[in-house]
Amino acid sequence: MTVPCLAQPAPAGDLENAIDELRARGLRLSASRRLVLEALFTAGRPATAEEIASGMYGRLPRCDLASVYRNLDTLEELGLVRHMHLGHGPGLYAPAARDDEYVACERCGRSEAVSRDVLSDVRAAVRAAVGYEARFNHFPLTGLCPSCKEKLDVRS
Amino acid sequence: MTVPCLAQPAPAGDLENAIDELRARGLRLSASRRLVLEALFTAGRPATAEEIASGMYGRLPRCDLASVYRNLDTLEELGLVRHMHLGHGPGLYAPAARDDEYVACERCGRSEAVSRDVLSDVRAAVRAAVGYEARFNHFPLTGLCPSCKEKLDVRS
DNA sequence: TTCGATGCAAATAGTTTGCATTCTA
DNA sequence: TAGAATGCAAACTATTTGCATCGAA
Repeated sequence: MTVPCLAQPAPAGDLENAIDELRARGLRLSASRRLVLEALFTAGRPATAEEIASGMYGRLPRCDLASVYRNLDTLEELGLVRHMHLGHGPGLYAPAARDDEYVACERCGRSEAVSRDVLSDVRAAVRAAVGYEARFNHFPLTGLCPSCKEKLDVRS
Repeated sequence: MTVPCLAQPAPAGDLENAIDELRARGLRLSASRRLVLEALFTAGRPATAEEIASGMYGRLPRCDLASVYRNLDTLEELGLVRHMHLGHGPGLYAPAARDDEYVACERCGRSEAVSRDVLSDVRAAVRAAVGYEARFNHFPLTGLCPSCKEKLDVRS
């Protein structure tokens, strides 16, 4: 599982805003909860629960994996965080503010983030074909990336 | 996880063809391997490994779950079977001949099979937008189904 | 009679839950 | 100081693997 490339670290104020929001809802800011937020808001890319719990490759203190999952759940309920499943492997978590969508290659496993408007014609085609409102921010749009497509010389 | 609705039991000859193919490749037809094939070719819808191992709700004898997974792998390598992931939950297996694609609703969890040509405009739009060759037979096209979309009165 | 396939048990990955303890508000 | 949140251990779901035994060709 490769990681999407478009995302960047959240603006500095976003972490503070998230903390305010948390307090406004009557929730406490514990050490591990702050850690989860810091990890997500400074990562610049979606992260796994395991990465967060193990300290983001030395950048942050480590903390318990179960607490990380519990906090991710809580923060997602508050609308501060969201998660996605890009192929097999563990779920990935990111600040909710980034509403990028994802495209993933089934063959090489790579995935990339694209901003929502890039796929508006796709959404329109889906609406016309099956009446669904397509969303690619939780599960990606899957297929063969241009390079794998070429290698396989695929039927269109 | 609801199950797609378009698929029907495979034509009667298909099971025999699969068995012939298996023998032609030098593989043996053991009791549990036959069972896996029978389960898939008569189910009329994608089935989980667990459903197959536990005897398809009484319709067939039960057999070991590990053997089922091993056989599904083998049969998939032979190109006789394929599997898909429609949302969370266990993988689903079906005869490879059915190359339907899938559309799944993120909100209500329901998924449906659609034949490949229904989504050709969608594939074209994806090609134009991101250069990928979209495929929805392993991971589904996800979004909100018409009924959930209406309930949420969603931004398009 | 061989070696492919099995059944059982144990391991694995990802995630969730129970519970006594800690610490924020 | 109440009760929210923690850390640790155990449970859980989906899947894979090791290994001695069995059975199809």
